[in-house]
Amino acid sequence: MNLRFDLRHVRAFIAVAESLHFKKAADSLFITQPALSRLIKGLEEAIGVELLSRTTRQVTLTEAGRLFLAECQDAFRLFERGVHLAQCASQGDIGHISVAYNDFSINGVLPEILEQFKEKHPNISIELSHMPSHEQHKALQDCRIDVGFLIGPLNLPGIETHSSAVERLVVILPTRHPLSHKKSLRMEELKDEKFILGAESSWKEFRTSFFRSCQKAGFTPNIVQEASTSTGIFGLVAANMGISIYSECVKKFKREDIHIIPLTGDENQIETVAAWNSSYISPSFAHFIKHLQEEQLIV
Amino acid sequence: MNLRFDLRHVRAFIAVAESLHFKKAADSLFITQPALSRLIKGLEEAIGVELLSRTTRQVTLTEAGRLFLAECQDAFRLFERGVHLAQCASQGDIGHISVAYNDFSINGVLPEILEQFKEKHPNISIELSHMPSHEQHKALQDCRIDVGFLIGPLNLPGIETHSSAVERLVVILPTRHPLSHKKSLRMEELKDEKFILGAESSWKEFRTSFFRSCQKAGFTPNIVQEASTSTGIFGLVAANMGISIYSECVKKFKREDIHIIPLTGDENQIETVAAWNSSYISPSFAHFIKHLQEEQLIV
DNA sequence: TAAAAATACTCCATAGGTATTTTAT
DNA sequence: ATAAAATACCTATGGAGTATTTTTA
Repeated sequence: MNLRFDLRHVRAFIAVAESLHFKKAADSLFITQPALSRLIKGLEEAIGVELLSRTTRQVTLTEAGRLFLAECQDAFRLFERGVHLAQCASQGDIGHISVAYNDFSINGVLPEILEQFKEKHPNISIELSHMPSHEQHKALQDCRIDVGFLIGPLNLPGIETHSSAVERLVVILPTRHPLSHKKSLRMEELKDEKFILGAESSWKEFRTSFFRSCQKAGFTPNIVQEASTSTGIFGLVAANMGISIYSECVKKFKREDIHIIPLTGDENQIETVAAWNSSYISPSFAHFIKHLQEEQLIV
Repeated sequence: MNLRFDLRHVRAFIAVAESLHFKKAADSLFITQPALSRLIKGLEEAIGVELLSRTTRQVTLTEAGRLFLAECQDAFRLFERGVHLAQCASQGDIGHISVAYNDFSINGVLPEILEQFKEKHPNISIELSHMPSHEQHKALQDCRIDVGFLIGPLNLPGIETHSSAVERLVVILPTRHPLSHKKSLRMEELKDEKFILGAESSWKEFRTSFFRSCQKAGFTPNIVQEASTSTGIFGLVAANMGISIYSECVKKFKREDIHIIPLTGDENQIETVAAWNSSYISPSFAHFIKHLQEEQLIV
């Protein structure tokens, strides 16, 4: 159906319906009475129905007018709500952000960050997706995600990064392993060990970082097994297939069958950064950045 | 809140939101692309929010735009519904009629009339009010009711009447009354009886009619009791206080303690008429009249 | 460089104002 | 007679068209 009238007409009709007096309604609309008469006439012609029955002495709503009025009032309310929602959304108070995480961040700082943010901005929905660091690089550049929590440091054009956490690397050993009683370990002590490592497809960045550390310690690691997931790695270690290196965030997991021992040395740390594409920052995401800054969750 | 935009703007916005292309949307609205650009700009300025983010290569809805769009579409649907309802109402298909009845009509023809009409026009609500005939006269003249079912004949200026039913008068006697075994009675046979009659305030028309019948039969009735309601009359008869005269519609009530015997004679009949003020006939009431005529419920 | 949106400028349609008429009580 | 809505007529605003510029992928 094509509505052949305008809000101007509807406003006029509502005004007359409320006062049942053309002059008073005209005054309330800040127009003259003849202009109002024409508006009502125009509306009635547009919908082909008499809405107000009027003599020079009294104006009354027809049954059609009564029914139409109710719908008009509801429609106006919807428009007002629409304006309000749009204004909220433009302030970022209503909206949506897309967050990508890697295994370290989801076991580290991220859960608390998200929980606090959700509390502060309940009307911003958060879409979470697991993504290894190197996939996040592409997603950030394509603006498929608002922010990524991934392994740093990172230097990509157009991508802004802030350090979120620096965690020590730890050695994961089976309980029966000869080194498992140590308080701490140096990388050099591991040169003859068999290593279990995350697979290239999902752990590219971590492997690069790990190989660099080994190189500094003067050896090339002997990789005997690969696993695609963190729990896979832990399982293989527990099965005595070898040892592994992980971030200290793993300490949250209590397992009887593995020991976790920190690696000493300034270089044996892994940084988690928050990264986003600076070319487009949605209002809702701006709130997220503000949250990170205010709560000093990034440096 | 004062909406500083018009349906023109909303129509334009919905069109662009649907095609995400200004030129195509402009074509669909039968306006030019610059005009459309200005409409969207005007709308955005009116609500102070960017609804569409546009480069020369692509147009997308902002979060604010998405939210606003949904409300606008709903609002449009309400307007369309409003127009539809108003048009139905103007045809009388939606509406309201006010019907007055007296005791005879509500126990006679009226229930079936109303039931059939309700089925044919489910969206016309019927307001029923009990009103003695002489009150209906005033209500009809003041247009407080659309139609009255009352005692005829009737001759009031501006009031149109049609005969709805002609019913024989009956005598109501207590079971033990000496005349209660008769198959029929003539008015003359009742000249020495004690009569129970409806009170003047509610039974004015019927009393007038009754006194005229008695006069024709050559006697003045001996009124020993008055009752204001039909059930009151029946009760007093059953209590052996006297006899009464009623319309034959009373035959519907089966009571052990009273006998109902028809009165012979052409003049001992009572007419029920449907009457309405011809100066204003609402669309819904026009349907009611049409129903009465089509179903031959009035002559 | 090409496609698409924004801007500049012009014109006319029409919304609204003023003056007056009509109508109903 | 009077209050109130409708009508007649006029003016000016602003909405829409044409031509052009700007923008970005």
